[in-house]
Amino acid sequence: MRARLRAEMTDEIKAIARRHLATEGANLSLRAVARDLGVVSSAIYRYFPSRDDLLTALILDAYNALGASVEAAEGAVDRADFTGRFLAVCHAVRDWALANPHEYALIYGSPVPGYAAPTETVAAATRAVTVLGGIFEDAARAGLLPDDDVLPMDAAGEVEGVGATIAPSVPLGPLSRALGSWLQLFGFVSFELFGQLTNAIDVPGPLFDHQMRAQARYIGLPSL
Amino acid sequence: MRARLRAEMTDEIKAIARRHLATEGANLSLRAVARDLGVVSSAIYRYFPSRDDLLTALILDAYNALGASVEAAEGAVDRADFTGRFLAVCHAVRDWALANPHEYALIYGSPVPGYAAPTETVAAATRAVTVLGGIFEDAARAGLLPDDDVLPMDAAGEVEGVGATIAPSVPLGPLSRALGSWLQLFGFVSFELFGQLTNAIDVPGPLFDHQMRAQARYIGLPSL
DNA sequence: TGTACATCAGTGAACGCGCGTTCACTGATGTAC
DNA sequence: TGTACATCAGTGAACGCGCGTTCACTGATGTAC
Repeated sequence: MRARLRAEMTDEIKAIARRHLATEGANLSLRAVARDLGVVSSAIYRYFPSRDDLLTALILDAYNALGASVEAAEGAVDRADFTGRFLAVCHAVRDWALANPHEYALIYGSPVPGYAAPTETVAAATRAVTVLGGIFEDAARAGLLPDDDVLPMDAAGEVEGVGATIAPSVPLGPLSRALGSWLQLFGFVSFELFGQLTNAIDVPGPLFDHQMRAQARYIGLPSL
Repeated sequence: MRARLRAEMTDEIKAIARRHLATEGANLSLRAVARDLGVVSSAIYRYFPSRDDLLTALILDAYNALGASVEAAEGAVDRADFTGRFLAVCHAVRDWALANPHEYALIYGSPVPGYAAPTETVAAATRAVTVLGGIFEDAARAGLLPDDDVLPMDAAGEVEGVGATIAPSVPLGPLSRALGSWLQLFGFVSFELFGQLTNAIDVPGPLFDHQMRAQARYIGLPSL
């Protein structure tokens, strides 16, 4: 019973803190959270040993929410439809970011000054990109991604290192392009959310879709 | 004389404030700047009417510094070497960002909560991308970028709008890919600076160069 | 089933700090005659 | 060339506010016998 109440309280604190991200960004105020919770500020310390721990919890939750959302979207597509799976991932990222802009900013925006993310967050951060890797791994195993490019040695080593864990069967050419598409995806979403497209692109959705489709083709995925 | 001293003082305030971006990020403290300047905090108000105006000045300076750096790098390359010009722009952006990470974060990171950038900053923000547009405009005028793709109507409209001002002669296919490369460029640099490549890519430089070269080819620029 | 004790959530006061901005002021630097 | 006046940079005190964190405490909830 006490345990359940404790879990509920922890969740509520995080929910309120998430709401506060919108107005204060990453310089989250414990006292403001406590006020909204209707509790004295020192009470928060029963649940989080410090402000940074609360931030860490929010960051972990954000990575996991994005990861879960990407996994669900990709899992719902026919396994043989590689382009569909790729597009599902792209749209899941963008949709989640648009729905949770401040959490997106928390994990993909500028680092919070004076805050060092503990290593646990790194693992959670890989969840989404791991799904991407799985798509290309499957495609490569199906014989779809021939090695078609030769990378300079130092670049090749880095790409190989990335591929080793999430997509070991994918040749470096397509793998390097896949990595590029991941960067472009986040470049697009960050520009859109951080206001860099204002006065340039009014309705980014269709362009996003077109560019991701072009990426799928460029990497070498067959459209159904 | 008074005017010169005034200008020097303004520059010194901005220089100190820039240094403070490193430790405090965008929640810059006027009082801390005044302390470092060896002056009482209210003295700053002789030069900037408020904290937000100082921030605006820093943002403007950052956009202009990046713009100038890109212009200089691109201007030094043989006009006929389109790929070389493109790569010069890409590397100038990354090099400037690596040399001025906190100013980069200020303009391309998460928006400062409670701060609305005035319209003057939007103009300065286009300086760098205008150089990029110029390269493709020249290439198109030289007959190098055939229209090779058909975009969905709504996406086409947006791309056309972007091209109208900075690259009116470039067909939509290559123009859309050029835009994609711009997004990938900033996606790369943001990931690198914001720590998203840690534990994945140790030495990003060579991979960056390879990916940007691949983009040049993909867009349709001839290598010399 | 009832009592004694341990656990722990939340209180309220305090510490020591920082912040942006205003305002009346002093005193040096410039300008006009 | 010298004097009278205006301009303006910088001072110092104050206003009203917010913050993270600690600590001794009360009182309710759970546990063991």
